[in-house]
Amino acid sequence: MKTQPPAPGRPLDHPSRDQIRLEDVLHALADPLRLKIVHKLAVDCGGHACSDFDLPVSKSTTTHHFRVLRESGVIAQEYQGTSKVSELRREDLDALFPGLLDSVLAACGRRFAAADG
Amino acid sequence: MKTQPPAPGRPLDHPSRDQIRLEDVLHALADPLRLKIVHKLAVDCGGHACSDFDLPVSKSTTTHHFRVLRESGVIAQEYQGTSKVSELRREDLDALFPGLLDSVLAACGRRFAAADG
DNA sequence: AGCATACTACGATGATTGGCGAACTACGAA
DNA sequence: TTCGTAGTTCGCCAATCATCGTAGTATGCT
Repeated sequence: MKTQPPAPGRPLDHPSRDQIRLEDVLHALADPLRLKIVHKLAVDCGGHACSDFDLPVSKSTTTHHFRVLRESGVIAQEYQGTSKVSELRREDLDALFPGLLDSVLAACGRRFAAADG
Repeated sequence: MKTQPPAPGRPLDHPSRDQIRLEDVLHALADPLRLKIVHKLAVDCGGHACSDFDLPVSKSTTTHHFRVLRESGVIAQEYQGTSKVSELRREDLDALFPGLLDSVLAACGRRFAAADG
């Protein structure tokens, strides 16, 4: 029994632009691991599967962090085959909080400078 | 016997500029109450005693939030008589994370627009 | 169909957080 | 010295968080 939904794979709920709250975004960014994910999504732009990231935690923890990022509105995710591709919601974030993402990325760019790819 | 130190009252430890970490700052800002405090310190600049803020929590909780802000490097505090005066560490934050504070303040400025003084 | 890959869901757990009240300290005024 | 104001410290509690492992689902390949 198939329901053939519009997007490939199961649907994922994202907050709409006006549902994104500053505190949630700040909270999502206030974690080294998530900061690392966001940084990679920013510098190495385009979509990335969760498994593209070399995170020092288990798969279930990885899922958790990606969900926090998605539910706060920082990233958008979409299923593509067996993987789930994530990308930064740059436009939305820049529209809502101009300069925020840039300043955070600049700051963590200095920290992650040569640490990862 | 006075030693007339630069700062009156008991000493309070603050992180030095290079000890301030992005995650800590983001975490400190990721709370509505603390955001409100920071916003007031920004728009109504100069120092403010903790009791200057009309916070819907108890004194001990207030102490807690101010400590989080101070220990993360977002504010500086100094005793003046019986009260403790807080102010934003604008210079340090702007130097470390250019644009971060401005973007956060701009965003919460919209939210607190007419809500408080 | 069978199997591998990629991610999810579900507890469980230990740490942190945000909140409180009560008792305490520091300072300034009476 | 006594009192009031301002803030601190200390449990304590409920909620959230980051983490895990195990079991499960969806997809794609053979």
